[in-house]
Amino acid sequence: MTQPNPPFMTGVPELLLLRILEQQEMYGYQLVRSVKQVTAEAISLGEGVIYPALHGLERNGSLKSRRKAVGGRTRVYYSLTRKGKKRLAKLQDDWRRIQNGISTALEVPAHA
Amino acid sequence: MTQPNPPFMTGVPELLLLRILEQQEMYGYQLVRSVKQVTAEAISLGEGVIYPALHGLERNGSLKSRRKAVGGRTRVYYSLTRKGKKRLAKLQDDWRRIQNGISTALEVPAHA
DNA sequence: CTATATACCTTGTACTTCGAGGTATATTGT
DNA sequence: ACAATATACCTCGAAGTACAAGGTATATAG
Repeated sequence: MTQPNPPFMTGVPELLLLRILEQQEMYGYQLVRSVKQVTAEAISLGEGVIYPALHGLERNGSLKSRRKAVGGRTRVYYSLTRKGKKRLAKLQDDWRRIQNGISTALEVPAHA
Repeated sequence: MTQPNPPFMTGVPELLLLRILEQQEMYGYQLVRSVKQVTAEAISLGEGVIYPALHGLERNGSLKSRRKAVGGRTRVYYSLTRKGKKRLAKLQDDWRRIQNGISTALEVPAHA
C-alpha cells in the first residue's frame, strides 16, 4: 500500500480525465492507459481511482456517457458536457496559479 | 467556507513551509505572511493550516522549535532538521514529477 | 480606553486518493 | 480442450488533508 493522500495529487485525476475526454470520447479501462501515456509515464491512476472519478463527474454533470457493445463486451464511453468544459477551464486556472506560486517559491535559493 | 479539499493543495503547505524554513528560522505568525510573499500572492495559507502543519512536522522530526521571548510575547521559532531536509528533497522530486506530467498532458492541443 | 495587530492554538467538516478485492467475458497459449 | 491472461466493469474501507471558525492573551495605536 502506498501512503494515503499522496502529495500534490488532489484534483489531478479530475483534471486529467477532463482534459483527455475534451479531445475524444473514451471508456474507463482505456483511460487508465491514456493517463499514463499523456503524462509520459509520470502519473499513473488505477481503476480504483478512475471509475469513481468518472461516476462523480457524471453525477455532477461534467460528463455524459453512452454504452456501446463491442464484440460481446460492453463499454461505457464518456465525453464532456458544456459544464465539463467550464469545470476544466477552472481547474486549469487553479493549476496554473498554484504551479506559478510554487515555481516562484522554489526558484531563488537566495542564500547561495 | 471554501470547498473542502481544494484542488492541487495537498502537500503544498508542507512543501512551502519546509522550503521557507530551509532558508531561515521563522515563527508561525510570520510564516503566514511569508508564504504569501514567496508565492507572489498566488497562495495564501491561514493560521488554521500553518499551525497544525508545523506541529505535525515537528512531531515527525522534520522540524525543531525553540521558544523565544520578544517584548513580553513568546514566539516559537522553527527550523529544519536533517530529516526535514530529506523530506523537502523528496517533496520537491514528487512535485517536479507531477508538474512535468501535467504540463505534458496540458500542452499539445492536437485537435486544433 | 477602546480597537487593532500580534501570537498562539484546537475542533469539526467535508472531502480525496488509493489498494485490494470482486464479477464476468474474450482471447491467447499449450 | 483447458488454463492463463487481458479486457472491462465495479465497490469498499483506510488513512489522511486543508480549511474556516472560533478561542485565549498581550502589546500597540488611535
